[in-house]
Formats: sequence, structure tokens, C-alpha cells
Amino acid sequence: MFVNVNANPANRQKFTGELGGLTRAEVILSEFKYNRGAEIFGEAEPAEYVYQVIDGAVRSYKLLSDGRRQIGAFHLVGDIFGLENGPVHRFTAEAIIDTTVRLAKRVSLEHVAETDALVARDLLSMTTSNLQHAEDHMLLLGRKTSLERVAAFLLEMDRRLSAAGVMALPMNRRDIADYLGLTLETVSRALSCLHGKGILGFLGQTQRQIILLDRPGLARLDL
Amino acid sequence: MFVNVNANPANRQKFTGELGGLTRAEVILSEFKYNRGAEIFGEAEPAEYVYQVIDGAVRSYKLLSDGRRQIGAFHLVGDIFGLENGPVHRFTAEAIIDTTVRLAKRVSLEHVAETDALVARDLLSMTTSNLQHAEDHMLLLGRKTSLERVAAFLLEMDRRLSAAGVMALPMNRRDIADYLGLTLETVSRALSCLHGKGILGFLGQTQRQIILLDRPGLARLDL
DNA sequence: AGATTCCCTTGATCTGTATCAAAGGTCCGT
DNA sequence: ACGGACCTTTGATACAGATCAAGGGAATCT
Repeated sequence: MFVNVNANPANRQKFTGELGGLTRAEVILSEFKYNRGAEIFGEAEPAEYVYQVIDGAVRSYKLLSDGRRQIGAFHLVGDIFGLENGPVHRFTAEAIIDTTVRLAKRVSLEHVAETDALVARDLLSMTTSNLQHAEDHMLLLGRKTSLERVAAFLLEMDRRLSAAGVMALPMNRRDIADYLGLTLETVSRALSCLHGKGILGFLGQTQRQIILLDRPGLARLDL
Repeated sequence: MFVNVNANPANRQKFTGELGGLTRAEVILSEFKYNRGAEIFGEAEPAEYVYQVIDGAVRSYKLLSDGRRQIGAFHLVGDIFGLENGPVHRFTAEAIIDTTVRLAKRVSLEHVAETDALVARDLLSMTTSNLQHAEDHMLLLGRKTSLERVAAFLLEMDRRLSAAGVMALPMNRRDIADYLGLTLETVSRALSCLHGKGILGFLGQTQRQIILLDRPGLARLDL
């Protein structure tokens, strides 16, 4: 289950650089590739590394014993994930599509943080933005309707990955559903509804390329 | 709306001491009392203070424009709340019952954190436990049934406030419902169901004093 | 102590979303 | 190009939990 088919040391390269805002840290970094669907780390596994998405997309999720899944976050290009304060990961992380990550040894980061107050501050501020996202998501999961959730999702993705007005979603309907606490059918129906209202359009023959035609209209749906 | 009827400077006393794990910080502290239902701070208000519950209980929540409410956390005796990294509060906090808090000026805390790595680490670890709670709560809100949510709530409260086997809940059914993403009727029905199964008992003539008669049975209901 | 307000439970009914089902469509490897 | 696995949509139906409603307690105030 935890075997990583990409775990080939030959794919690794060492170099020194930055991991997001940690510009002042001198930490050991490597690049690493994961195939679509590959597990990057598992829930409750020791948290040895911190990751940054260089290319691709990642989902972080928790499972209930009977297989129900809640995706806590999507990590897109530039995002840092897998940062833990405790000894273990609290989510499973998987590559949604073929993904390249940069990784830093967690201990080396912590070591730097102990002497460098600015790095310590960066760690806190990253944790705080994760917290803020989780807080907003609790409101969505606890109190929003399916249409409001999908609208909120589209606005979030638009903000985070829109290139030239087109949104190329890396995740499928089931991923979106498990992020929003819905079923994939309900997500599909909500998207069809928004399409019918002229709020969004699908591009080409795929349903994962979305153009937002009416952002104010969409924002009005997300209370 | 933001007027605090308890905001009487005469109620304040200054002294130096500790705020939770921040034992090494020399920060200015005061004690302050809030009546049942009083707002301690509002969402989007400047975050001037950090609070610790000395006595009583507090709810932190977000509202949608039409009044739907999501309680993100309950703060019980000993808990620290209102800790922000950014400039403003992201929740409204209200006293559930008459409550005494200790408060520390946020800037003084931050100032100490800049020079004291141990304090900085405490701030991070507090933020991390808030994050962990929010992550677990996302799973509950997104994927658990009403009975599972209520079971999880009872186990959480049992862990956090059980004195001598009796759980004296400070919050009403509506608060529980808004914490669990349910209605108060559904919470009431779930509690009746657990009562019927012999998993819990009500004490005295009030329904807020609960005894857990079968913790393993309850844990089995929370997947 | 009586009155007012709030709180909790329980029943009846409704509804938003899940579930079940089926049919194209798209992507991928051969 | 072809076959198979996956993905998405759409329709029909079911159901968990919401909503509506009412009545009995419990806490609080005067």
C-alpha cells in the first residue's frame, strides 16, 4: 500500500534552493516525480519531508474505515504541502495527474527554524493559511447547499489556476465531490445547471476545461 | 452590535503570569468577565488580544449572509482562543455561559516570540492543534452521518470536560447542531436514539447533564 | 410564586441530495 | 484504428435529515 513505484533514487537530484517563502533557509532539496494516482505519503506515516508542487496537482484526503473520503485540499503548482508540526502526516497525499515535486527534509527545516526567527515565522504563516482554508471549508461543508459549494469551488480554482481565462481542472468529478462533501452526480448536475444559466462554458470536447462567463453571477451564488 | 456590555475597565486587573503553554513569556495579562451570550470579539474585527478561558465556555462561529451559522470550535476551561497570525479575527466568539477569560495583548506576545524561539514554537504548536481539529472536523462535516457526528461530539466533550463521569454540557442543542452541521431536531433525535440504546443517560431534570454508559459502544458508532 | 422566555422532545411531512441505472463520450494502450 | 477502462451526464427513485408544528419542561425575572 505504501510502496511507491516511483521511488527510484536515480530520479533524484540534489541542489540548494528555495521552498516557497523559505528563501532564507539552507536546506537539502530534491526533485521527484509521481505518476498519476501515485501515493506521495500516507496518513499516519512519519512526516520526513515537506513538499512543493513544481508541476501537476495533488489531493490530500482522509478516509473513514468504510471508504468514505474527504479531500481536505488540492495542492497546485507552487503550493507547499505535507508540512507537519507533529511526527506524522495527517492526510494521505496522491498525485492527481503526473506530478513533479521538490522536497526538503523536515528536520533540516526545523533545525533552521530554531535559529532563524524569519523561517519560524514563515512556518507559522504557512500553517495559518492552511488553518484559514480549513476554517472556510468547514463553513462550506457544514452549511452550504450543493450549488453554493460548486460555485465556491469554481471561484477558488479560478483564483488559483486560471491561465488566460480558461480553467483546466486536473481533477475529476469524484475528486471535486469528495472535496465538497457531495456525490459526483450532484457535482455534475450543479455544473450542468451553471452551464444552462450561461455562467460557465465547456471548452473543446473535454468537460474539464471550463470558462467562467459570469463571475459576478457565480459570486452571487456563493453566499 | 459590537458594543460589549461588560466592557467596564473597573473589572480589569493587571498581573503577570502564564497563558497556557506560554510559560516563558512576560506579557501583560488581565482578567475579564462576559455574561452569557455576550460577544467577546466579532469576525473581521482587529485581533488585539489573545484569550484563555478561566471559567465558562465560548463558541467561535462564522455566519453566512442569510444567518446560517457554523460553529468552528467550542473553547472550554484552559483553552486558548482568538490567536491570529493576520490582523483580524476570522470568527465571532461569544460566551455560551457566564465566562471569565484572561487576555494578553497580541503585540506583546508577538514581540516576545521574535526573540524567544520557544515561545515561537508554542505559537506554532497551538496553531497546529487548531488546524488538526479543523481537519478532523472537515471529515465529520463532509462525510459522517448524523448519528456518527453526535457520537463524535459526545466523545470529544467527554475527553475534554468530563468530571467524575458526568458531562455537564454548557451549550444548547442549537449550538451542538451548528457545530455538527445539523439541525437541533436531528441532534435531539440522535441523543434520544443513544439514550434508547442505553449508551447514555440523562442526569437530574435537565438534559444537559449526560453520563456515558457505554463508551466502547459510542466509539463503535463514530467510524 | 407566578409569569415569561427559552429549551427540548416528538410527530408529520417535505425536500435536497444520495443512490441506482444506463448510455455516450473520452482517453489510453496495443 | 480498435478495444477497454474510465469518466461524465442524465433520468428515476429512495431516503436521511430538514422543515413545520405542537406541547411539556426548565431556567430566569419580577
